[in-house]
Amino acid sequence: MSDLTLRQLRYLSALADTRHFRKAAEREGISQPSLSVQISNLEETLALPLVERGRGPVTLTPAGREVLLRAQAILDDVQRLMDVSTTLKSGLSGTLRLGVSPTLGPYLMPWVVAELHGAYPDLSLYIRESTPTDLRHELERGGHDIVLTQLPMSGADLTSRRLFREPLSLVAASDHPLANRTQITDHDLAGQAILSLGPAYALHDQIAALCADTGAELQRDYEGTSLDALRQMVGMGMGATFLPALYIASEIGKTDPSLTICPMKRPALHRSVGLVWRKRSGNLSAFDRIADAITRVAKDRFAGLITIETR
Amino acid sequence: MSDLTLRQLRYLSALADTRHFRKAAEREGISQPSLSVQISNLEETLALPLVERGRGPVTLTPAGREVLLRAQAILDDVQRLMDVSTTLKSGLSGTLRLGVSPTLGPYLMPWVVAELHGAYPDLSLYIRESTPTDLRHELERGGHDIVLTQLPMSGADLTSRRLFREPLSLVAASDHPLANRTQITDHDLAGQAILSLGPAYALHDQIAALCADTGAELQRDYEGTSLDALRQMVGMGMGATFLPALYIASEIGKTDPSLTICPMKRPALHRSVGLVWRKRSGNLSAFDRIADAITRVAKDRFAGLITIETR
DNA sequence: AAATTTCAATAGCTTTTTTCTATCGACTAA
DNA sequence: TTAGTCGATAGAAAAAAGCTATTGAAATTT
Repeated sequence: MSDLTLRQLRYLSALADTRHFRKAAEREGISQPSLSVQISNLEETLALPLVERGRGPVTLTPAGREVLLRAQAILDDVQRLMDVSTTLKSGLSGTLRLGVSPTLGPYLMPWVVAELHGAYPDLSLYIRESTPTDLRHELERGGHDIVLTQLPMSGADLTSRRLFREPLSLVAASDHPLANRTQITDHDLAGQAILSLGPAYALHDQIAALCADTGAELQRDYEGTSLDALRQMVGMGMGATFLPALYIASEIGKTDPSLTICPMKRPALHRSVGLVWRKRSGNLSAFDRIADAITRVAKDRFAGLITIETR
Repeated sequence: MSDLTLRQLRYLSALADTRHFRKAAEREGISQPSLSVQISNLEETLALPLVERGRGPVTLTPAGREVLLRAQAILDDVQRLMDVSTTLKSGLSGTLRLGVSPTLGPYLMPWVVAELHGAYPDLSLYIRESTPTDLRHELERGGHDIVLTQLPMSGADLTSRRLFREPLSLVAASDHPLANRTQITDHDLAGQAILSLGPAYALHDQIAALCADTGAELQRDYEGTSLDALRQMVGMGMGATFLPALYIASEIGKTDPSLTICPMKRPALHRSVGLVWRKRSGNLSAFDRIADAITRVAKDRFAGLITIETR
């Protein structure tokens, strides 16, 4: 005894509509015997008589009606599945699992979510924050579709697109020795205590490199777990740090009296922010459009703060 | 490009569960290439990439997840359809379309519905009243599954089962000449005006036959459209009539002063009540159980009034 | 009553679909 | 480099679905 097939359900539905084997077969574009066979296969599979044969219009048994009802619901769902695939082709519907670094998410995502929601109402976002290291693991494992983070993000089979460059500014407590200088040189940094996020963050590597470069002392014993924690530590005089422009704009602003943003002489320090996804994941155009949306937001909201990458 | 099949959806589901082509194939009891082919057929049908191939566990694309979600819903529905077929085999679930004569329905069905509902909670009833003539047409057309009416109901391909015999009593207005007789003979009926339902009712034929037999005059110009109408006409002195016991018990009782139930000398007049269905309709055991339920009700509620048919 | 028509089932054969085995090519791990 | 894993591909075999032709049963017409 064979399995139940959609074909059988389709034929049953046609038969119920036409109440006539030959007409149903015609409507389905097959011969009458083929339809007869499929209907009796279905009856055999369910071990139930579904139609009363005989002269006059075919009649469904009570069981047949019940089966028909469910069959039509199933066929409708299948039709909807096929319909929705058209929408899915655009790649901007369904659920997109987006991972984002905590150094970006809170300051950028609110705008991005609004933008994407407006532009692609069928797209629902599932957003999770993790450290860049975890983001990379999750991305490779398939737990995220796409990741927004500081670049570079290394990894086999990963592709990235740079979106913008964001200045990093030296921030110190207002009573910090560096806070009063009109311009800070590399030499000024030598020996200074510099705070940083943990090594799971790309920002850490960048700051560490700079410290090695200038002779500043990276405080390995107090690694922040968030930019906010870092700001608190700086405020308490534990050292200076480098904070990204979006964070400063969002959480410190120009008027925080306890913290000072120190002007640097060296060519401005930047970090690159971009989207990363698996090479194989396919929906390139979709991801490009996500990237465009984020770029749009960045341009509209933070035009003066950051440098948009051109493609 | 082929159609979408349940098989493809099943395989997709297995693949999503195992995240591995070979294991999914094993779980489905087929070879790995067969599964590969079916998955790519599905992708081709939907014109969508659904899975990311590559080393490490297979990952669904966002579109793939959306498709999977719907696929699983569909597969669940199919499974439920197969499950329900087990219940449907008993014949006492789903919807049973029951036609009933207006001379029986209001006085019997309330109890029957309660009984059936209690005994077969999965069975829902769709009950419609029509004249026996219409009932027969609808039954033959397939509009009803089963009909409860006065017998006989003729018709090719119809089978019936007698349930009980119900006495018919002569009813007249209390000021009617016949009302005071201690016992009515056939001779007393000669020339009396007798009212009846329309010829669409089996009761009509029976009363008409009795009139021809005894010389009573059937009033063809005032045919009632319901037993209640008939009772009103009798109450207004337009003539006498024969009413079935269940109706009398339900609507007249022993204490209605304006109407008199006249004792007849001739062997008690009865009508037969039973169930009728199409020979081909199959679910014999189901209909037998319906019949049993009605008999049970009749026995419990109207034991003294009627005569239960033994099988 | 016999002949004709209608309708679905059946039989036998053909086409299409599904599956299998075997193998390939890409990649990983030793 | 070698062996092993994984999914895709090729070609043949098996299964399913379809077709034509015919049968059998019932209904209608002659």
